[in-house]
Amino acid sequence: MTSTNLLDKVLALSLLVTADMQRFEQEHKVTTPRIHLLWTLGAAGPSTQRSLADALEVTPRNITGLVDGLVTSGHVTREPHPTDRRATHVTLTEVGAALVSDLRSSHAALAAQLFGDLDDGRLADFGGALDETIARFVRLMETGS
Amino acid sequence: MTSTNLLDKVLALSLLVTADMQRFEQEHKVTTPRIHLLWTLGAAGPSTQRSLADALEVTPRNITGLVDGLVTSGHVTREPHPTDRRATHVTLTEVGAALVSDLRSSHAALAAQLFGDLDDGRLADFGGALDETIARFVRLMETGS
DNA sequence: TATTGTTATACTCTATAACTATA
DNA sequence: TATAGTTATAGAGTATAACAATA
Repeated sequence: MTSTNLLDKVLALSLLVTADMQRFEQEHKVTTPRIHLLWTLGAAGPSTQRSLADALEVTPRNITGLVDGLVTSGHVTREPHPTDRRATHVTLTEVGAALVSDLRSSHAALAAQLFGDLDDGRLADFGGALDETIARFVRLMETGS
Repeated sequence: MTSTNLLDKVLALSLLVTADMQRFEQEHKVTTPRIHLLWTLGAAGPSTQRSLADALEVTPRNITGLVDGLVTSGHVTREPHPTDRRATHVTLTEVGAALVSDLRSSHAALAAQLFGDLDDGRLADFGGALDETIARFVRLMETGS
């Protein structure tokens, strides 16, 4: 067992997580960037496109396109901003809110299926290993080593 | 520490891994799908576009586009297939082979920076935790539970 | 002057369908 | 008849730059 083996395991796990996300997206016929926008909206409430651009780290132009698509699919609406007539309030519809709710349930169900049978000690062991790996990654990416 | 907390940690780690990949791609001005193709080519040697389509799980049409881009950027060439005149042998150039080699080095360097200081016991602990998480994921995705 | 969001333009990834050349 | 790869067409995500309306 080498450090490279360990990194390969991390990558393998990352691929599995991604694959599981894609399953949800295909079932609900929504793309990854749009899910990301809906999720952000679910956490923050009605938001300007500018604030969504900052949150998703994409350009405002890109948000225009994502919101266009989500308006067409019935997940969000553009409402007038209460105080700033330049801005719009992107708002979840019932359909959009239901999808976010589904996403939360699905996440909790996956967690229960994966780890629900573990006792507290095992949970703590796994969590500790992941915490330390995450901390190492963050340190490396922030400081360069 | 709940099962949902643990899944959140897995997701957080997955995001960090992805972010690190993107750093490499931006440095080398190559996109994720093209890196994937180059990596496959590095492992398999000169390949037909058909076999690349199977390996990357995309359509043959898509491979045409990726190879077009990589020919333009000088990372691969299209060579005649030795025995089948319908097919082409996509082949790494020196530049392409150097990039794959960089990717391997970068991967090993990241592993060393992240985990190089761990003793065998810690490596085994981390690996065991990841192995079990991976095994649970795989079982879940294959059998539905 | 600065900010919000849009139109204009362009590139990449992705897909399906129809077609050519070859097997 | 089947296979390898292309052209044709389309949609989604991404970016920069120029612009209109509003602050």
